[in-house]
Amino acid sequence: MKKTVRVRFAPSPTGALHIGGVRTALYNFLFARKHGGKMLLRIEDTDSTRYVPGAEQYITESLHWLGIEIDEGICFEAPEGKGPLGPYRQTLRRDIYRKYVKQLINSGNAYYAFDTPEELEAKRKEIPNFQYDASTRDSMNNSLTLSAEAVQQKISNGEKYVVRFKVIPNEEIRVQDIIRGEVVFNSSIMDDKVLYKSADDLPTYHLAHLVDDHLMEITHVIRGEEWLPSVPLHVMLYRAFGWESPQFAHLPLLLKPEGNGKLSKRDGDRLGFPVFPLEFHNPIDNTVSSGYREQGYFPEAIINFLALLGWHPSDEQEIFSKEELIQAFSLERVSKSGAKFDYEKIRWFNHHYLNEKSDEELYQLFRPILETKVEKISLTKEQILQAIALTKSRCTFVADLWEQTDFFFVPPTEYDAKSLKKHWKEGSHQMMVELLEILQQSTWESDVLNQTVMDWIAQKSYPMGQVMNSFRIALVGSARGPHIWEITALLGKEQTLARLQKALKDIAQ
RNA sequence: GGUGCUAUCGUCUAGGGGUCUAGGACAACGGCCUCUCACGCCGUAAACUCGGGUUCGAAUCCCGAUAGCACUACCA
Repeated sequence: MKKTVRVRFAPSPTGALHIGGVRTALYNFLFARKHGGKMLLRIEDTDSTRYVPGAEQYITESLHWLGIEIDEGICFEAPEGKGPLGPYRQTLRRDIYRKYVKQLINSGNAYYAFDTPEELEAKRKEIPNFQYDASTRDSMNNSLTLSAEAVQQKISNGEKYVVRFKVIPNEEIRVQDIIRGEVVFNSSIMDDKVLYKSADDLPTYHLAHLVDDHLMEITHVIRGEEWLPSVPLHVMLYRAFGWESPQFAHLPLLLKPEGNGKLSKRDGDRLGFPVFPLEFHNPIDNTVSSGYREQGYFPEAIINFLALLGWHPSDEQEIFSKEELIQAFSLERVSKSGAKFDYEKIRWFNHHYLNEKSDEELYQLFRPILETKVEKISLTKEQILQAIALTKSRCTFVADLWEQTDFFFVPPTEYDAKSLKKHWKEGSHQMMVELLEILQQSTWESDVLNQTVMDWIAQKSYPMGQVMNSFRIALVGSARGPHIWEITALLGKEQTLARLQKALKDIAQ
């Protein structure tokens, strides 16, 4: 029988969740759902020096907002974790790690090392490519070179030590990666990695994540490519424990939009787009990082965009709902090469999803923005819905609705010089005087208005562009906006005439 | 330096020996629509890193070079 798929996303609470991390979480989630498996979230907080308060809540809130659902472990709904294989926060699992480290030492796969960080640093300075491994460990200060009594003595004296993995040199380590195929390493390139740190009495990532993955019955490890070089170590550790190794899939990295290298926080600041899902206030360095949510991006847009950054189904579909993504997703179709982060495209997705929303939904999102712009909203909800329907196709963000509809709420106080120069020409004033009279006498149905005005223009042989644009400038303040009779319909007769009269007074003839 | 990974339009990608005069999307540009600005629609331009092999035939398979990236901590 096939084992139930169980995958995990295991971030460190060292700051805001990077967009690359979001994609890793997404792929894990899609894979889990696709195979009817479970998605876990585990907090890897074994680096006490880099811990940032609030980061963990930030992570769970981000995933929750994006719709990446967690079945087991730490999540938005269960901050302390849910599920039978917890705890899901590594600092709560100290005793578990101690037990397994002990097991490794007893089986001869690991050893105590007493070399201080200063001694190691000196060694690295002295010997250019120094590596703590089979070729050097015999000359170091560890339980392999010391007598059992000496080791015991040091430990009971409270001397600081780390536990290192004893790498067997010159072994060929073959790993089958779902995305990359077979990858071969020679064990001699690995150093005797520290498994247990003396500094904070906690295991390192290598030991902790592996013990947890095993205990939490993880079947597939889907993570960033930066972990590929340490896979042989992990394979050797699984062997040392006598455990079956999960399947690996190493995802390509997210690269800077321009130039080279991994996408970093600074790129976002520099190029003006967020690299974090939510705004984050870092209490350690008091910095604020902007977030996609606050900038007006929709979760659907981010998910759709991220899914296609490094993965693609075989057909030419671009727009995917979450359900469609789950349906179509497969690790085999994840590309091998890194992807530059194209922030123009995520804007396009946002525009698309904005236009898929109903006017009512957009109204709910727009209303709070509107309230910050005008003291008293002069339009009814029905009218605002109309204004939204008229202009949403031009918007990428909900906030753009204001720039597109502002003139409905606030009459123009000044008139755009460029528009005036182009359209308010010789005769405009006189034409508007005549138009005002016609409008005053007309009923207010758009087709009637249109017909009446068109007849008048034809009869007088006026240039239509000049008439309509001069009129538009009087109502809007510049040459922009929806169709003119849509504007007059929304403004109403009284307001339209008032604006036209004001323009006749304010604009020089 | 060492080890590993990667290499198709500016960007994300399709392609997996002949159907490739290389497809789609974003961006760019042009046109249409039109009272304006947009949206939309239509179109244009734009790529197989290089060199060797294998083969009747290579973007596709192999080797090498080059380039990019990652890792090389008592960080994850």
